[in-house]
Amino acid sequence: MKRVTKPQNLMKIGELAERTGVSHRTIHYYERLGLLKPHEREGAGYRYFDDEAAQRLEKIGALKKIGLSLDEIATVIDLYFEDPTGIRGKRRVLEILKCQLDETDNKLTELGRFRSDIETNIAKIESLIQQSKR
Amino acid sequence: MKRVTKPQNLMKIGELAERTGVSHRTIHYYERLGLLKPHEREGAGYRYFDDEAAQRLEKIGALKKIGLSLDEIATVIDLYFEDPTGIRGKRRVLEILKCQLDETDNKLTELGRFRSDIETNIAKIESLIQQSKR
DNA sequence: TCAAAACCTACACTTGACGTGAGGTTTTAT
DNA sequence: ATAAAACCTCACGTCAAGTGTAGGTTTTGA
Repeated sequence: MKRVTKPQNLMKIGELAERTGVSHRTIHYYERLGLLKPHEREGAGYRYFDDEAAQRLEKIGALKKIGLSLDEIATVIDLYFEDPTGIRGKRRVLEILKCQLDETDNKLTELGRFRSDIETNIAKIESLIQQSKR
Repeated sequence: MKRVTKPQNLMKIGELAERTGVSHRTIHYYERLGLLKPHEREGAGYRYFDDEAAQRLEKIGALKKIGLSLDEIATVIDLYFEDPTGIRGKRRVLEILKCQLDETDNKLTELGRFRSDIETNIAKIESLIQQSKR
């Protein structure tokens, strides 16, 4: 029988680490930076995480890969998981987002340029290799 | 009268730094990593750079912005400035380039996703601000 | 001509993003 | 009931990418 309303699939740090491939060290670190907020348990002081924590870690990884610093991630990560109705300082957040949109567009342009440079270079080198073969 | 064949517009580190906005400390650092090769002068041991050095610094900046490490940049920067005929280890370089092409495509996808997430969030927050205004 | 500005080397410090290890408590499996 | 496994905090270590500082030489411009 599954509880539909709130799964509350709580896990300890070890399981979260294994499931996400993020080391428990790193999870501790992210918590200190405010990227992750486990529900702490009274008893032993162990951290308990829900599924959202795993999703957060995934998202953090994706954002890191595209070049955001952990600090920058901290400013937007909640948008993915919190009801935006509750966000305080909406104007400020809006500004940040607009900056990020611009930056992202720049990165996209630059990355596209880089991509075609790589293709050009691959073609060049491949033809050189061909030539040297005969 | 302009010399067409070889401008050889040599400058010292200070000018290069000023022209590119990269500090002289950083230029020294990049040189140690092999990203830049000034023609050293016999006399006082001062470094002298040509215009290519400035272009290299631009390119390095662009590549950094899209998430390459200085080490990675070192493996490709010469492709932009050297005649590829002279590149040694063509096969190896080719492999690296192909990996980078894949990675770049992944980044492009991820970055596109991020971009549309930002747009969605901007729209959400904007409508919230509108609502709270009336 | 001589002091300030620019350059040199070399080493230490900083910051971001983790990792390691010690020393101790709590769970869990036998 | 007890040892191994998992957890905790705390403090130091590491690597990348620089920045800062010291102590000395060379250029340059008033």
